[in-house]
Order: sequence, then C-alpha cells, then structure tokens
Amino acid sequence: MAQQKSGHVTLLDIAHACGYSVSTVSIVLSEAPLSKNVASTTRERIRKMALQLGYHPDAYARSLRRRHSQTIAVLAYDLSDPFCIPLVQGIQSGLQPSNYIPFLMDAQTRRKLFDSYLMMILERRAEAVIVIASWIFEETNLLADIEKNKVPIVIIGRDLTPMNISSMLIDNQIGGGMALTHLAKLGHTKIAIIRGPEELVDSEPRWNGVQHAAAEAGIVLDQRLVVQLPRLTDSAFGFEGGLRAARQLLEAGRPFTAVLAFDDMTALGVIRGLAEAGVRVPEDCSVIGFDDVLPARVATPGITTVQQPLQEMGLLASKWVLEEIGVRQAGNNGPIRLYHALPKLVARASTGRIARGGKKKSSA
Amino acid sequence: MAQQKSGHVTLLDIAHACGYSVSTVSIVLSEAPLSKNVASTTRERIRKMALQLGYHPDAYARSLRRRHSQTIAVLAYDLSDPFCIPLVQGIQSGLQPSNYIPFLMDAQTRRKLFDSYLMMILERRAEAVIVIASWIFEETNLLADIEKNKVPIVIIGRDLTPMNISSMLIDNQIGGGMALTHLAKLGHTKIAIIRGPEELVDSEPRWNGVQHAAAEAGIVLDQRLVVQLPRLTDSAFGFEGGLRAARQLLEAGRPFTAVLAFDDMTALGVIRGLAEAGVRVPEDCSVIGFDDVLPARVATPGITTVQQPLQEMGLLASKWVLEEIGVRQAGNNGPIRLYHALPKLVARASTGRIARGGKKKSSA
DNA sequence: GCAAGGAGTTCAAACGTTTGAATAGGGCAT
DNA sequence: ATGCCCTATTCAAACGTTTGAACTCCTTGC
Repeated sequence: MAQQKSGHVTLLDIAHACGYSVSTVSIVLSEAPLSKNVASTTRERIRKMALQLGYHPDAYARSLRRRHSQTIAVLAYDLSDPFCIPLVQGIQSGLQPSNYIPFLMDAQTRRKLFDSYLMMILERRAEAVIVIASWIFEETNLLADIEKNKVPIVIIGRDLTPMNISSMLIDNQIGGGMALTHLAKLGHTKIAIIRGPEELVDSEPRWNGVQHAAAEAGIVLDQRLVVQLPRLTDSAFGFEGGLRAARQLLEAGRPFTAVLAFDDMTALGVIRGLAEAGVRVPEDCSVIGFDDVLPARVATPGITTVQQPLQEMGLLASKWVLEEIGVRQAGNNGPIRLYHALPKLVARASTGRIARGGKKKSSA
Repeated sequence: MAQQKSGHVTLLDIAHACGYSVSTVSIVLSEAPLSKNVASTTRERIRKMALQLGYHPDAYARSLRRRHSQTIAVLAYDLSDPFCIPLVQGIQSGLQPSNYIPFLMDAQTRRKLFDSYLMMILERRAEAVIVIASWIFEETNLLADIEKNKVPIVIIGRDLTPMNISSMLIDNQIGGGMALTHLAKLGHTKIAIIRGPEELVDSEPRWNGVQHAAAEAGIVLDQRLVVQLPRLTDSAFGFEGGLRAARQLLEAGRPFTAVLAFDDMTALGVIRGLAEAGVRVPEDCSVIGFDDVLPARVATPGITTVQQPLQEMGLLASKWVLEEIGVRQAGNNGPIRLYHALPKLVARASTGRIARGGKKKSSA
C-alpha cells in the first residue's frame, strides 16, 4: 500500500511492509552472497512480500550503482532489409547464453537516425556495440567517440580495421566469382551483369570477382550487357532497380541468356522485368542473385544465389564482443580482428543449362 | 584527465576541469530553465569543456532522477516474420516526432523469451508497451502485471479489451470474404481453401468470412478441398505448410482452379507446390494470399492478396500510447480502445479469370 | 539607509539500488 | 570474565544526475 510517487514498488516499500531494513531486503532479492546468512524465515517473508506487492527492481538504479548496464547495442542500418534479419537473429542467439541483452536499433537508412542512435549508445552505457553497416554509414566520427570510451565494437559489412575496429565481411570477390562460374558451367556466355550501386563498398570487389572468373572461363563480358544500379534510396528496393535494369537490357536488344544480379532483391526485380516481356526463367534466361534472403528462398522458381552465412556471422560477432568485454574487464585489450566470411553457392531453380536452340531474347 | 573509475566522463569531471560546481554544469548541459541566468561566458566554457572531454550524460542516472525513461517498449513475437517489419516501421515513424525512443524486442516465437522481455519492460521502466502478438502470447499474466503498474499498453493482433487493454486487429472476417469474392468474380467455383493453424486467433474469423462470402456468391465449398495448416513451429514458415498443403491437394485428385491461402507465405508455398507438378499460376490455377508482405510483392507473378494496413496500424498504435502517456501524466485515464483495421484487396498477377477450357489439375 | 529584486552560482537532498563495514546478540572455548 | 567466532541484521556511502531552496553580490527605487 505504501506506493511511492513514482508508482513503482521499491525496496523501501517492501522493507516497511515487513519490518526489515532496505539492506536486508536488497540482499535477499538480489541474491547477493551475503544472503546465505539471512535467516530462511526472513528470506521467505521478504520474497513473499515482494511478489505480493509486485516488485520489480529498477534497472536504472541498479545499473547506476553496479556500474554496468548488461546491454549490448545492435545497430542495424535498416531492419526492413531482409538482409539484416538473419544477422540480428545470429546476434541474438549468440547473446542468449550470456546475460547481456541486445538493444536493437533500426536506423531506417537515415543518416540522422543512425547518428542519434550512436549518441544514445553512449548515453545508455551500452557495454558493446555491433553495427550492421551500409552506405549510410559514412565514417561517422561518433564511432570514434565510442571507441574512445573503450566500448568494444564490431562492425559487419565494412572493413574498419584501419580505425582499430574489429570487422567482418563477406568475401565479395570470391562470391562474385562463384556466381559467374556457376553460369559459365551451365554453358552461358552471353551474360548480363547488374553491378551494385557505387556507394556500396560491396559493389567493387564483387565486380572484380566476376571479371576474374569470366577471364578464367574464357568469357568476354560484353560491356553493353553491363548495367549499373543507381543509388538506392529506398533500402530494400533493389527490386525496383532490377526491374528497370531488365527493361533496359531488353530494350537494348543485345541477346543474353543469363543475368548475374547484384543481389537477390535485384534478381527478383529482373525476373519480374523479364516476365513482363514473356521471357521465362530459367527456360529462356537464367538469373542468379546474391545474399540468400528470405524472398529469394520462397519465390518460385527459387533463386539460385551466392549465400552469405549471415546467421553465423551474427553469432560470431556476438562471440567477439562478449570475449572482448571479458578481456577488458581483466584490464587487457583483445586483438583487432578481421573476418572474411566465405560465401557458398546455392543452386536453385532460377538458373539452368543454356537452351539448346540458343533461344534469343525477345526485344522490341 | 580526471577520468572516473567508470571510464565515463561525469559532470564532476567537467566541474573540476573548469572550476564550477556540478549544479551549474548540469544546469547548462541539460539546458534547464535556470540556464537562462547563467552567464553566457560560463555557458561557453562549460560547453566547450564538455565537448572536449567527450561528455555524454548518463541515461541511467538521469532517468533515475527524473523518474522517466523516455522509452517505449516494442515487443514483437518474431522479427524474422516479414509481417512484423511494416508494423515496427509504422511504430517507429509514429514515435519519431516525440522524444520517446523505441526499445525493440524480438521474442523469436519463444514463449520463454517473451516472458523475460515482459519482465525487462517492467525493470527498465518503459513508459508504454506495444505488443505485436501471435500465438506464443497465451494470456501471460505478466501483461496484467504491467497493467497494474499503470503502464499504457497497446496490443496488435489480439482483442484484449476484456482485460482493459487497448487492442488493434485486422478485420479478418471482411478480409476472408474479400479474398473469396475476388476469386468468385473471376469465375472460380472449385476453390481450395487453406485454413490457418488452430492456435492462431485469426484463423477462425477469416474462415467465417470465406464461408459467408461463398454462400453469398452461391458457391458450395467442397470440404475435401479444405486443408488445415498445422501448428507452425518455425514462425515465418507458413511456406513449408503451403507447400505441403498443395501437394496434399494435388494428390487428393479433386479438381480445383484456385487456392485461397491463409497468408502470403502459405500462398508462396502453394505456388511452389503447384509448380512442382507443372501447374502454372495463374494460367492453370489462381492463388490468393493474405497480409501483403514483402516476399509476396517481389515474387513473380506478384501475389494477389488481402492487404493489411500494417504501417498505418503501427503508426496508430504509437499515437495511442503517446496520447495515453499524456493523459496519465495529467492524472486521468484514457479510454480502452479497439480498432478493426479494414483490409484491402490488392490484385496482382497470381490470380486470373478462369481458363475457358476448364483445364483440370494434373494429379497422380 | 534599506527593502526589493535580479543575476549568477552553489548547497544539499533526492531518485532506488548495492555493498563494505559496523552492529547486536548470542554460544563456546579458554 | 574475556576473547572469539558465528549468525542475522543494519548503517551509511556511493553511483551520476536534477532541482528547490539558499546564498552572495549588485543594482535600483524609495
């Protein structure tokens, strides 16, 4: 009955209610070491009263006093990009066994939000940060600020080891190569390539991988079959880009039997664009993507793609930060790490052996 | 230089560094009303020093003292379900203009996690809660606990007005009707129905809507064409269910020209299952979904579906809680609200007029 | 000469915990 | 009796803020 003005039940309320001091109550309820020499009858009474009054310790007071928040910030550039989800899942499962809890933040591809979240990370005294980066993340100085505060950071999707930040990336070069090799093995030679937007760091190495693999397979890439995705404003909407790219390719009228799309969403857009013109996938044209996101798996035909081990990466990222928290508590400093994840080709139904007849694209 | 043991710069550090009291520093940096009669030179010096030392106010100390956390908990049953994302987006944009920040929690369809997050909501003194519910949410008593603590709650996807909790749902009955009517208008009469899992509250009313609309259209539903989705363990994997349902339907050998799937993921599974048997969508068979999630929009053919205004619902939910926080601060109590969102049919390419020849399903 | 008021700053208490040190009352061996 | 340990409990300070009240100078008006 002795409700505080805050509306929440406090230790003091319980203390009053059952005639012990705040200390005793605290010791019992927080299961401090000292609680082993609190009389068991006392323990019982306090516990019962706490339950009855509906007590829940105030995380703010507790964290203030204990000087740690048990919180790990997870800052994603955009949760509506299906790419982020498996990463977040991986991180969450990695954090589960620890008693750190993830503080999920969604920057929604907005630079402003991204920065304000970074600020919040500092204010909320997150004990570590995992950043899922993309182009919005343009060397913000706040990250340095976080580093200065001795908060462990891991960044996924960017190599920031030069700034002393542990980083984790997919090996885009190998991945790009895999995609092209897969198409080559199926007999395709007239391959259209949809390159990623310039501001994405993945675009360049992926393209390099494609070129090398082409050279190795003895394929000359027709520059007129290479299109460049524009800057994507609307996050997940590589789809729109792929759709336009496909139309553009068809209009150009140069024949091709396969499209190597920058990522899965692009690939899905391409397939839509081809379908508009009556081009069937994979019968008339193969399409390959990259990432292996959910929409690619559930589409029919299933999209052949270069899979990123996103969940594993998330898991590993959480392991890294937990470890680093450990070593810093011991007063040391762990190594700055860099991990290049290996992609894996997942062959589904959107790619196939080149048609015998060498069927041409229907163009205007 | 006067770093505290916590590793973070505090007001005291700044006070020492520039020779003012902690109070003055606090007043300046928190822009309290009193700061208007702090000498501007003082203000300058303090601000400069704060910046230089890299000061960031401790959210824990601040919230403890101010007695509010500026935090609104958003508890989703599973972020990897594409259904949740637009809701979360809507909530986020609704919260943007306020200075409450969303604390995003992902229960990952795990009852245990769900409960522990609810606990955390209490401990972190969230000032309101928005729950995106599904079947994992089985009348947990913790929600009552939250209510008891006078924290405003809004639940999406469940009618909890009997428990005095504002609720928001899609009108499943109307939605189900819309789907069936759409198929009927296209001339379909042999319609297979895939009902939702029993433990989902949406299943029942949606099915009712379908039945009514069928009666109204003068269609008799063949019970042998009605299959029931099993309990979904793996969240978003209605896909698997749809796939199996399609196989089952084809095996049964009863002809049908359209499938009304419980939701989009199911529809995508159905399409895959039909494709396995060489049944083309929409030429040989129409398929309609429900929800309008991303994978349905980017698949080809685009899935015709009954759209839920998820983003708007999220937005509204955030408006509700903000309002309620307002009225409670004024000492009053707002109304318990209930909102039935109106679904909208989005016709895409997965449904079409029935084939003239009345082409039968290929079965075993 | 003095109250009134304002500008600039500081005091000190409070928010709800945790925890090292202290206390009180044993019992038990010397 | 004294000293000592043991059990059960409490004191009081601290975490980093915020804020109502107080304090010290000044100026200004009467």
